[in-house]
Amino acid sequence: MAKDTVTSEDVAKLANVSQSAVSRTFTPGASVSETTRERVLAAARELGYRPNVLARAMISGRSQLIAVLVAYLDNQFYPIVLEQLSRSLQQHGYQVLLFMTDPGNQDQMVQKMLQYQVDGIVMASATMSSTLARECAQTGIPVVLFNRYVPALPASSVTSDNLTGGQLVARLLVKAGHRRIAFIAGAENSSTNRDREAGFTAELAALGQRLWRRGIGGYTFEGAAQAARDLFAGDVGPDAVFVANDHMAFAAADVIRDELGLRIPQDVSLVGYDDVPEAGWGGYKLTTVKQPGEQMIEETVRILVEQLESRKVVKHEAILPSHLVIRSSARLPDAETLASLAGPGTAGTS
Amino acid sequence: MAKDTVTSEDVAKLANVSQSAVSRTFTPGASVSETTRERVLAAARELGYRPNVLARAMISGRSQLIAVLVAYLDNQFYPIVLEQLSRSLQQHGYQVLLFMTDPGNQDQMVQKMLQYQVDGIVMASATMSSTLARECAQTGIPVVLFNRYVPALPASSVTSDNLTGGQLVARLLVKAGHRRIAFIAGAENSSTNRDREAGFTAELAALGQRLWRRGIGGYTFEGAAQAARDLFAGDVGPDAVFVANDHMAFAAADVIRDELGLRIPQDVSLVGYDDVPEAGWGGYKLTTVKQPGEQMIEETVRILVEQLESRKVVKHEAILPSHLVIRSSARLPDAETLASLAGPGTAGTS
DNA sequence: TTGAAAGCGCTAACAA
DNA sequence: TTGTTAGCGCTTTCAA
Repeated sequence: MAKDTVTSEDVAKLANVSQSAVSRTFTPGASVSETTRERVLAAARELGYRPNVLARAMISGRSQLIAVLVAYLDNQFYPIVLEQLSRSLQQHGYQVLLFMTDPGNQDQMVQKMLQYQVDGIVMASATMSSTLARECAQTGIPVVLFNRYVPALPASSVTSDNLTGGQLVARLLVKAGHRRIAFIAGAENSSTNRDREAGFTAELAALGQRLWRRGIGGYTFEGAAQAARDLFAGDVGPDAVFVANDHMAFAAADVIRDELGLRIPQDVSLVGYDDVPEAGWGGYKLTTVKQPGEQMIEETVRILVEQLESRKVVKHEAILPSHLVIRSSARLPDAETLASLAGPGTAGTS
Repeated sequence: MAKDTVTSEDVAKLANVSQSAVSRTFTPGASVSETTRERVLAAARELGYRPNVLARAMISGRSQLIAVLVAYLDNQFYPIVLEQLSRSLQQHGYQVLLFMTDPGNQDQMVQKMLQYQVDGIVMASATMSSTLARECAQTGIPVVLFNRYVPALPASSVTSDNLTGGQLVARLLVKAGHRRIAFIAGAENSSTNRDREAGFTAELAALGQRLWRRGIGGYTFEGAAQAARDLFAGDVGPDAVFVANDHMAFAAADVIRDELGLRIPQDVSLVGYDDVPEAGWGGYKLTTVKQPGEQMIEETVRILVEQLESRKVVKHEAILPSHLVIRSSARLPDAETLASLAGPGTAGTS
């Protein structure tokens, strides 16, 4: 950034045109004659000119920057989402400005984002205070909560149908004959956990059962491992465990098999949520509920781009369907029930 | 970004000071009296003023943006690196501008980065043409190749000692009595694969053995699975497989156990590289070589920040030590040999 | 289609 | 310590 700085003026001089002509050449849809256009392009190439996006952003008010907030990247669901999101946004001419949130500094973070004049915000695996959301809304920046849902917030949200997902798991487990069904919760204040658990317990109740025991994993690997230990601490343990996401389910599996010496699914059934790649790996073969990550990303980008182009922020709420992915970590009910639970393409993807 | 736009001038007016006074208040280390400072801060708070980083960047020539290029995020090594890198950079006042590279559009990508006036570049799991590297060097932007090493490039690099890592694995396998040792390579043109393989085969030779068979996984899960199948295709398969990274080793493990019905390590020893979290999980308990990710990040940030602050770009080359992590996917040699191979803290971390 | 001119919001000399 | 004055590199009226 030292002395190189080739500006549009340098190009203009070399091409013998006005500086505006250079600007127009690099502005899609501006009116330039083919001749000047070529002259400018030639000069630009010769000098190695690169338009300064920051300068453009200042005047046009569009930075082409999308802030993406993520709380952690160790649960594989999020890296994959981040990769797809980033690629898709790039395709639309936007770049991802990454923010790793700390539980404490959310407010600071949002200030930073706004300072960078980001055109839009995606909040994945991160909570946002209503004050902050309101602040964003005020500045007219579209916000999409990814995999989060907060009715009171003036922000769009894209989620999958966690309620139904939870229900499906309940039905699967009950119909397979389980009678001591436990649940390991994620973060208590997250909408994902709330909905998955609500659907799960509601369906349990509908089928005449109650949750046999409940642990809290907080969506962390270690938290889930401890929760699993606690769940099995008494004389008799659960015969099935539903874990609020795959990442925690792996921890539970390790405890159940390696520490407790129990077999999955012969001694205890295990079901996760998300369908991250590892769930399909041979080490776990986890029966789980698939969140349609790709569709969720597509929807997120659609909402964002639409609002960016129309310059109108409207609250959207997309809830995409999720379905069971049957592998071999949970005992199966009879074929008929199984078929009724099966979503599209439920056949054990690996 | 619509009408909100509270500028420093608005704040100045309200605080009854000059616009420069406002600027100074928000510039660390500028000279402002305590009185004006407070007046400005109060006015700023009242109006909800946020300095425009872009405008600042334009004049100061420092965007506080670091471009991070990554090719994929499905190998857990990279998300974790990205998370730490981002956090560390944030702490130093920089933000990560994320670029997901496609094999084809590397050039475009670098153009984009330069257009955004990034202050520095980190290339992780991505190759860079020498032309591009030179272009960056010319503009005076520090570039750090993370986990890549290209001698000819005018870019710093941070790697771990892959040569020694490969050697350690060879010694472990040979000393454990293996005689049909195979290798599954990553990307042929990557320095990581080259060094790991070079160290491996060199040590094999030193111990009087040759590579029994070789496959190519290209650092992808599916590629590695296929390579594993091919490796075991004949009448007699390998009795040990060294895989160029953990991510591929999991694929190999699945093929070996689930498709071939062999036991690890009783029938075949398996060793990976990286020590990603999943390697410690119960489903794999993978013996592997640990890359010191955290130290590598620290070093990367150190190099970057130092060059940014001194405004002098110098080529640095850091090679950090790696060591074996013994778990249970590979047969063990006698205790004495094992002890000699053991790096610091080799005790099976889980 | 083109050029001149007026800024976008800010920092950084320079005087005062 | 302060205010004044130039711009940073670009887009965008407005005339020509």
